[in-house]
Amino acid sequence: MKASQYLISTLKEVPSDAEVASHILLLRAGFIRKIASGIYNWLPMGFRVLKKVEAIVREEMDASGALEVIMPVVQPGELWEESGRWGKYDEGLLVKFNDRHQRDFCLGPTHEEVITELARNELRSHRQLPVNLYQIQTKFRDETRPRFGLLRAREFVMKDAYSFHLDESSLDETYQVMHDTYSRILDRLKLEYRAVLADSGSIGGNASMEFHVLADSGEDVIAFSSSYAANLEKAESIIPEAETADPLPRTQVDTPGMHTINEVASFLKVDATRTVKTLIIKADNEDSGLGLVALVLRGDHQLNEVKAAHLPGLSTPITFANDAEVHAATGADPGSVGPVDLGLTCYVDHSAAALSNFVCGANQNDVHLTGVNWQRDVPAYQVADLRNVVEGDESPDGQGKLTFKRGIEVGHIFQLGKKYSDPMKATVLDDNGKAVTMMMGCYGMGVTRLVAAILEQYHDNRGMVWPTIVAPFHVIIIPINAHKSPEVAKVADDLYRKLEAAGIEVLLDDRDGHRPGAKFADAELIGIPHRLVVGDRGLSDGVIEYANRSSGESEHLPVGDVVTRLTEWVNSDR
RNA sequence: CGGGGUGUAGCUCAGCCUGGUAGAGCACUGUCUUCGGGAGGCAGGGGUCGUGAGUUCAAAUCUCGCCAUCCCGACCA
Repeated sequence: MKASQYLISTLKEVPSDAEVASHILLLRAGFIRKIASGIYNWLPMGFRVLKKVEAIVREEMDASGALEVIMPVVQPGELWEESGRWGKYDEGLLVKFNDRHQRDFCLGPTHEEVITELARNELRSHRQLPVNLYQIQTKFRDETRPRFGLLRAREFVMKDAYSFHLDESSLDETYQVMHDTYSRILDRLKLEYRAVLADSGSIGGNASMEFHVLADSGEDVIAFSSSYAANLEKAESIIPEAETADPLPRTQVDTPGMHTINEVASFLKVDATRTVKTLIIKADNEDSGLGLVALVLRGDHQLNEVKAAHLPGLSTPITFANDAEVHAATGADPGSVGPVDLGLTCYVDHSAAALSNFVCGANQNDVHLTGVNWQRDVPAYQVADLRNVVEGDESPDGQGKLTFKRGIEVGHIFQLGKKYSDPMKATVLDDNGKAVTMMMGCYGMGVTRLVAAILEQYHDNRGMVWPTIVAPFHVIIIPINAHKSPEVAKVADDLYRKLEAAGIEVLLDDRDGHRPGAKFADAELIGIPHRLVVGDRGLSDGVIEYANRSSGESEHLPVGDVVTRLTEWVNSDR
């Protein structure tokens, strides 16, 4: 490709609405342009990369035995009524509209309903199973907060696969195949990543793992030890040994103006780990004790809302009671609430439940209790895992301690079971001629998100540094003063033709009106792995200057060796 | 959806506090010089100052509403 005939839309300045590296670089290098919040155009240079990422995903999915289909972006509301998600799926995310006949439709945020409809019509016999169908499609989710460019867009490209099975063991098998396939895709993209245990969220189901590309800009925190890795929202806390200190008498103390754990702890000169905090949460119905429940955590711990949402009787998403409701239920304002004589259903985190002689609010403003003990002072309560693990916690599998890293979720695999096949009556006949509801698995991978995730790991202060396998071009040729030197023009053009003939993707920067400095800067910004500079200087010695974008190293190559060497380098790397 | 910030030329921003003929750099067009790390001169084109009200003789500037957009929190590939 000749640059003079291509669209290179680089920006010298950083667009004001971008903060993370991938977003800034995608805009500056002219890969994408925003058309509305979370909605982007892809320019030619960016589209080349997107297509390459897509191709790798497709190759590995095909190799796994999955079959590619394409489903519509627009989906009938009826199907969502059938699965029960029309009114239940996060209202904000689902964009609904009517056609001219006033029938309900939505823009597909995901395709479980459509695929299940497809499967129940096409799959009739157990002999057709298992089958794994996938597509690479544009999704639309009206995210509450699109951000970071491609990392959280509203319109994005996703690879989603759905598998159908007669029984659980078959589902397990495909689930494992998808796990391996995802690992292969991320390996080929040269990404540093982790597969972690995950909560299955609103899509539902049993087993579930996320694939995270490690990056400081990641929105998720993952907790891991040598042999365990989980999303923070899923990571289990270990159950500590109960303390066995002799119970002290329960004592009421005045704590004027002390509301936060830190204030109370330093006022009473105790460690925050000796205190307990009590959060008042709305229940999912009004008849359980004023419609509220209490969650009790050790003072230094944080509530894990995902874990809490799994408790029976709580509103989801978790909603905190407001100050007036707290006061009405406990007789005190938040900050002075505690589990003693509370009169609400009380869930206590393991770590808080292990304490003895602890400090808590007295349900009376500006008063706390010390020497509080479970059983004696709080006879009725239930113990559960409610908190976020913290760095240094024992790993739940007993192997070492947990450390944290941030990750970008690029893939998520689920075992759905019969969550959709059951309400939508997707059955096949088994070998006894009996109708059996199919088991389903579902496997998502964010393709556009992957493009950004790669950039988060592959950039430097000059711009993008693409791994060869997804680079928009493999080689860029920059002729110096070609307008003056017929020799330079001829050699550059000759190399260009020969490299193309060798199957290398070459960009020849033959743009008039751009001086060498500008071309160098563009080449580095766009992140083309190999750069050849053709100038009189080198030609007089019979060499071409070569520079590697990733290592920054350069060397002189004899003109005659260039095609062989480049072909070798590029092919060994893709 | 809660909290905060920002809307002036294609991009980055100044002007607003203290109301009085809309600016700079980059980009773009023409032209000359230049050509190994984002060149320089000359001549140009381009903005109903997000939007709607209000105050005023007069509003980019002051007031209120709305919209858009970005950032921090709850959701997801």
